[in-house]
Amino acid sequence: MRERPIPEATVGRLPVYLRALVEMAESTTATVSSEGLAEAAGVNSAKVRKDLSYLGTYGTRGVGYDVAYLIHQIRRELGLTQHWPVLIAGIGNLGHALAGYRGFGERGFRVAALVDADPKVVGEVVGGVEVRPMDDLAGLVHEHEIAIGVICTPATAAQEVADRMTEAGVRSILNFAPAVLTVPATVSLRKVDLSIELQILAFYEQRKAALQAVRGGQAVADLAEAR
Amino acid sequence: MRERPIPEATVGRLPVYLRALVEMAESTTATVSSEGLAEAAGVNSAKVRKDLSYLGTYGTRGVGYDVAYLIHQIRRELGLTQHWPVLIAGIGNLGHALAGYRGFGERGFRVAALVDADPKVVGEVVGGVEVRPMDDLAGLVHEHEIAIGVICTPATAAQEVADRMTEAGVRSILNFAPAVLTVPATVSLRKVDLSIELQILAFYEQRKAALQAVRGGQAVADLAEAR
DNA sequence: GTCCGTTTGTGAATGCGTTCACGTGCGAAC
DNA sequence: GTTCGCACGTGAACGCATTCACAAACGGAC
Repeated sequence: MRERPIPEATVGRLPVYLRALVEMAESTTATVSSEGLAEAAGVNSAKVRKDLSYLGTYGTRGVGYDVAYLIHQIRRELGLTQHWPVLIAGIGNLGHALAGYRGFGERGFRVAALVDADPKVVGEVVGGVEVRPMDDLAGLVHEHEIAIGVICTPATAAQEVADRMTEAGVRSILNFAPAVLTVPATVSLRKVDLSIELQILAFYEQRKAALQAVRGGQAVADLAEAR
Repeated sequence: MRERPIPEATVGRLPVYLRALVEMAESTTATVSSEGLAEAAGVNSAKVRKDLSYLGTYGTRGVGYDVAYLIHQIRRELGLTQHWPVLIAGIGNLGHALAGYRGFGERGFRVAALVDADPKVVGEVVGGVEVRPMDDLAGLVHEHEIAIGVICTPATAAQEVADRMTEAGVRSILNFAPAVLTVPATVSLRKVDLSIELQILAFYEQRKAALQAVRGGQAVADLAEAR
């Protein structure tokens, strides 16, 4: 059962489990059942058990999982036992926010370098790190042995920044710019688009409104059903 | 074929198509094939065709899709023909960034109200909107007829803010706080966790490193295969 | 009006992820 | 040492999403 590849969907939930487990460890919870973890993570217990079974056989039947041990195993699997230096490109509103985000440091990530194309921003110190010009990108990547880059530039600049990053040896990119990026197959790319999330909400919101309208029109029929 | 429910996965891609189409419309592209749109959106053409087929039969065989008309149809389906007032709770680093994010306005969302629990932040004006105390939340929701709320508070405050929002009548919530929220079934909830994305990248990054190590160890075997 | 190249729309096949349901094994109690 | 109840681990069933592959249909050329 070891050495199965871990499904993408599971990888996406491991950080959620980890967060819940760390909270449990901070209170005085030594052991947790799949049911308990499921509730804390907002999923169902079968999913928890199947997800964790990909990591190995870490539970004890009749008891549950040892919280501290499971934290360790998930950290190890996610590669959070080492510290990852991160470079952020584009220090606008969002870049500022990310550079100062405490959640990164708590989870093994360190904002090691900041770059921006705008001379007015260069030189500013954010979260204890000085913003450097875009041309320093490759040098910074080598100097700090950076494997992960974050793009917070405007959409128009995003592809060029991604190219610079991959050329400099960055192997994983997190893209916040609203643009489709092309990178070599060896580079991992994930994207977060803030406005897309809102648009998805708007879709379901509108649908709910439409449903209400239909229901309103059918009020008489509904009443006839006496419910 | 009309009135099929639109799959969730498709809803998630419609904003991407929309963005690509708007860019095309700004240049002088009147018509686009599924192949062309697929490239611009970073997916394959079969997916584009199937996705668009859920909206209706808007393409022309042998020609493709009319860009302007398709933009209109996707906007209509996503509910972007109307303007959505949005409330943001928690005006820290990230809240600031979102309040000033231009991408929202461009896509039919208007930051109508800001609230924060910290008296030091209350009164500040961000993006032309004054930050109000948390107790004004319900009043602001009614005043501006707000259906969509965004949570950027620390994790500890997130559930209480979500409760206030739902009580006030907010029907969709976008949660940036690293916490699992519970809301009534009638309320839509989506979440974005910035550090989770990085953790997923770290997982694949570590796996790549491990693979490299294995490959290195198997160098002789690989050479024997003469590839 | 007919033919031809192109591109859509969509059933069918495939693959992935979730859920179910139950055998298995462990700890605790006595 | 034996019994009992609990919770894990997992094969099987199910459902959703993606991909394939092709018939249908449109525009343009002549």
